[in-house]
Amino acid sequence: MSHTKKYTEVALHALKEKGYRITKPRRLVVEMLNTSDIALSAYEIRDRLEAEGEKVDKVSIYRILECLEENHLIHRVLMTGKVRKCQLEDEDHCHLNQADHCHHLLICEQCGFIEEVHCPGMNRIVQQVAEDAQFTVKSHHLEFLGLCQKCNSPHHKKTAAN
Amino acid sequence: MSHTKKYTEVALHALKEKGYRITKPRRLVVEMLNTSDIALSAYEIRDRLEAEGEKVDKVSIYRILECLEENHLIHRVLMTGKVRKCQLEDEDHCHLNQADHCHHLLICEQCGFIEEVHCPGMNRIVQQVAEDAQFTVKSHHLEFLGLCQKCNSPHHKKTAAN
DNA sequence: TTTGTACTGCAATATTATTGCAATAGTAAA
DNA sequence: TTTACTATTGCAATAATATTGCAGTACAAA
Ligand SMILES: [Mn+2]
Ligand SMILES: [Mn+2]
Ligand SMILES: [Zn+2]
Ligand SMILES: [Zn+2]
Repeated sequence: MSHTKKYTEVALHALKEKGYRITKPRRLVVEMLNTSDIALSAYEIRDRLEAEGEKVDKVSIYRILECLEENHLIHRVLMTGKVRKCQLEDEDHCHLNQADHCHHLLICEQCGFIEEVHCPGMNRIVQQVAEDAQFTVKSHHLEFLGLCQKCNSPHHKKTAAN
Repeated sequence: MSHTKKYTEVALHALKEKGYRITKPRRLVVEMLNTSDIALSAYEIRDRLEAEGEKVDKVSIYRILECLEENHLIHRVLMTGKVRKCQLEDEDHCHLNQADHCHHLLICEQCGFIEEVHCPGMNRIVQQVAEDAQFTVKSHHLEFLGLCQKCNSPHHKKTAAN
């Protein structure tokens, strides 16, 4: 849940250790995320800072978020976003007549090829997680990023996706 | 991988069964997705159709995708999109000094609260999936959507997220 | 303090998504 | 077939999100 106040310092210090500078905009963004109970978009961060009388340009916020993400200090929340890349459901394990609509995708970061897979162990994980966290799970989404068989083979040259 | 040509008809027929009309724009979008090896954005679909001499307005494409998604005929690919909602890494299982940066999130669709969880069984699933599909997994991202303990309780009134 | 440069802010532009409303075209019934 | 109903589309306007180049600023080390 809520982070300790010191966590801002821990995060900023982690950046400094890696050679980054501790700047006022970076401090403000980390503090803002540290304070918030919910995930925030770049513009939400900017607006909230502005409401506190602090002005940080949106471009800077984008660059700061990128930096924080690269250094594993923040993560993105995907399911609640709105940009969409769509694909037909897999014909084989077609969802048409199923009650559960699970989406487990293997995504090749090289050629963009996407394969839908079954994850037999997921049901158990869902139940476990729900029980541990007292959380009612309505749906889930799992994606793997990596290299498909083709792109993995050493003799395969780069593809211009599709 | 590639879908059969008839799959377009199967999908459109499934819509009709539910009372939707089979229109030319809907047919074109489904055919386009059916043809493509990779996931496409709304604008990519429009541009590709236009290159084939077919004109479908972007707004229509958005509405068609929404319809297809609601009826489980397509799914979204999330990891390759760019809209971002960000959150600080959890302080407890902090990623700072870890080699693996897993992101397993419980997201409350009511209040927006997000909890990061460990999924002990995931490693096995990753290995299994990678082996079955001959896929090199570099990272993965798992999200659960549902209700947190608070929002789940009957006496809890709706929250205006944060 | 001084100095090098990492970083920020601004301006311009690109990409992605939504809303209201009038016109169109699928569908079922006549 | 034709008619009539209305689901669906297209257009126009606007909102929301993201990226690029460059000049100026401020952080951090000497
Ligand atoms: Mn699916
Ligand atoms: Mn995480
Ligand atoms: Zn590939
Ligand atoms: Zn909640």
